[in-house]
Amino acid sequence: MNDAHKPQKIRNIAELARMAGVSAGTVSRALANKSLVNKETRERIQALAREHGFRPNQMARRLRTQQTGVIGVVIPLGHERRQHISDPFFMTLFGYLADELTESGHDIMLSRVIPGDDEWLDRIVDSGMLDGAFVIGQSNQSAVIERVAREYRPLVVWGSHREGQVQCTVGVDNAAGGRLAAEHLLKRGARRLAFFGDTNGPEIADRLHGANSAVSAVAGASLQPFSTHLASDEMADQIAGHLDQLGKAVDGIVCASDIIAMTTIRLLHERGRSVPDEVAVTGFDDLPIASRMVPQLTTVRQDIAAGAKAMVAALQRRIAGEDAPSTVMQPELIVRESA
Amino acid sequence: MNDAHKPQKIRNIAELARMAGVSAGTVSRALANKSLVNKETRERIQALAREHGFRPNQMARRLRTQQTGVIGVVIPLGHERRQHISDPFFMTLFGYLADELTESGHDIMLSRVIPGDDEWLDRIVDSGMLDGAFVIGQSNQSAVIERVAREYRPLVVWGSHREGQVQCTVGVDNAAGGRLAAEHLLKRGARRLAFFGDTNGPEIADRLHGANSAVSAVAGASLQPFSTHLASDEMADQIAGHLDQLGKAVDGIVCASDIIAMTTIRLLHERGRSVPDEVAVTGFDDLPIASRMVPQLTTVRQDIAAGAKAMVAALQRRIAGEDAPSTVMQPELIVRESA
DNA sequence: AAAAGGATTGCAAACGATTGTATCACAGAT
DNA sequence: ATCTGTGATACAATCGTTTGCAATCCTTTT
Repeated sequence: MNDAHKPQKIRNIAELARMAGVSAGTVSRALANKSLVNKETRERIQALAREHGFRPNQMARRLRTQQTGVIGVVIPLGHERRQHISDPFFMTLFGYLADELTESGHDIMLSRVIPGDDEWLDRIVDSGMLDGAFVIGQSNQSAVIERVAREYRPLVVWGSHREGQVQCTVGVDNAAGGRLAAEHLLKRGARRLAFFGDTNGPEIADRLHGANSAVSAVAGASLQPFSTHLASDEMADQIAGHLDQLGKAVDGIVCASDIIAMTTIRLLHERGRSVPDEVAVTGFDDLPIASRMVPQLTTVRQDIAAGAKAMVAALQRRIAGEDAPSTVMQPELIVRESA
Repeated sequence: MNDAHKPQKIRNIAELARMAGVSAGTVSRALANKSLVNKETRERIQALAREHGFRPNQMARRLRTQQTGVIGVVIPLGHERRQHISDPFFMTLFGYLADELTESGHDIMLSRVIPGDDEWLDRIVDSGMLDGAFVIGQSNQSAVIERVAREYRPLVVWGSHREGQVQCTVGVDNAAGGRLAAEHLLKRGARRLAFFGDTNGPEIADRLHGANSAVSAVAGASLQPFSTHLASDEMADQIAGHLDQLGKAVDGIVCASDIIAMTTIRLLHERGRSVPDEVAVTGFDDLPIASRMVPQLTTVRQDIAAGAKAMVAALQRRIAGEDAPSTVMQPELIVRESA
């Protein structure tokens, strides 16, 4: 590293200004490519900046302009403590959100969430770091979200829409989705159904509710719910427990997510029970993996990409001060091999 | 909303100070819970702040203190344009990183990456918004990363370590991993091997290289590489093309990722070829799904959780100004059902 | 009673940009 | 020769904190 040309580091606009023999304001305008400053000086300054690898400090810029270009993404942990954030569904939705936001020139911040605290969302929203925020999944925190949404406009939530709620949600009609899955199993002839999922949050509760409504319309059909966590470590053990408890007393399983369905199918396989012949299994989400596994998963599709698009569109309108209503998307049953 | 008690919004520390009858400095110290200010006033101010839902502006605080508490995470898109960011491996690693960083009180920013531009990393690193940054995957951008790493210390990269490189990488020994996979297939009796993966980046190139070295040690064995993109849409078609081209002329496939392996297995299944009896298939990564699919995937394990831990540890040392060397983890062959 | 010392608090200077307004030079018009 | 208009730049206020230093008050010691 004996580079004689090595340009010294420039720390701020003022230094660059001194170097260029102009004032700081001029440099600022030059770097912003404002036509106010003479084309020649403008280019001279830009060249100088490039040469020294100088880029204006974003923190200062954002403080001054009062806008950050950053969108927060929050995943409430709620009851589930660990591992939640690596959940494939969240990560997939997050990925699409990231793609969309990146497209529109925003940065994304995944914020620290301290569980067991009622102010987690306030803290994020009032941090002064964000132009707006997404909440992915309501978990059991609907009340907190609702309270914050009353005051803070640029907030969009992935989850269930309930009558009269203030928060702007984007999500699928979970009850309809649950109904679709159960109806399909019933149509195949299944009568002794089980539901695997954690019904503490409104979304999965709605799915169970929908499934129940389908089952109760058919004489002689029953549906037994089993609480099943999302966290991957415990999930397999829990499901194994459920299956052993059920034995042969089940011929159809409505799973609250593709991940649960995937694990369930594998465990059934290990127990020598064939899918879908002896037990039919449905998933929920239609993650990319659903179509890649063997047997391919019959599942209720949420169009995650479209959901992400809708969330970003709604947020942008809300940032601009307009109003944006909730979006309820219709789920679609994708029939493949597992049911 | 006819709340007479409705506390008016406080915009900044000065307003709160006026309200409390003290100076701004005192409020600042009180909110930071500094013992310098009298316990009573401190609590009075804190109560006042809580009541009005006031929280100091982070942008200003960060500008003043010159530290952000934010770590950037960058995924270079390199050649692949779309969808890359939702890739399950990146998302899984990202999830673990997020867990780790959250644990240590940092926020995470996923930054905008404009492909086809040599300054993407400079822009992120010089933005003045970050205390440090991760790059996930080198793609074909090793040169850019290397250049930046020379100047910018708090940078840690997930990827391959090469002799004499400046950048601090954390990653698995990819050549060893490729060798493990190929050796296992050979030991099972396979002789006509194929490799599915995109070798433009150093990581997958190393995997192919390792596999090659194993194959060339066995007389009568051959390995044919096929370029296979990671982007999920095209991948299936590409692989289908490869399989049709190969026909029966293959009895073992080394896949560069679990996702590729998963898709390959499904497509083999569709073509009526049994796995592992007719064709044995290995994956790479050992994502959570690898153990949940049918057949369970034989794969080369990268300990992603440990990798994330190592990355965070290295970054923290570098932020503190110390030096931190690269970490090369040993891959482990996980033998399950697919090979 | 004066001085010393500790505990609190206020003052004001940063941090590094953006931007409205003032200034200046120079051209052309009167 | 003076005035006006325009293009280019300088000046200075501002965003909302944090923090070193000075100032104040109250006790306690000599």
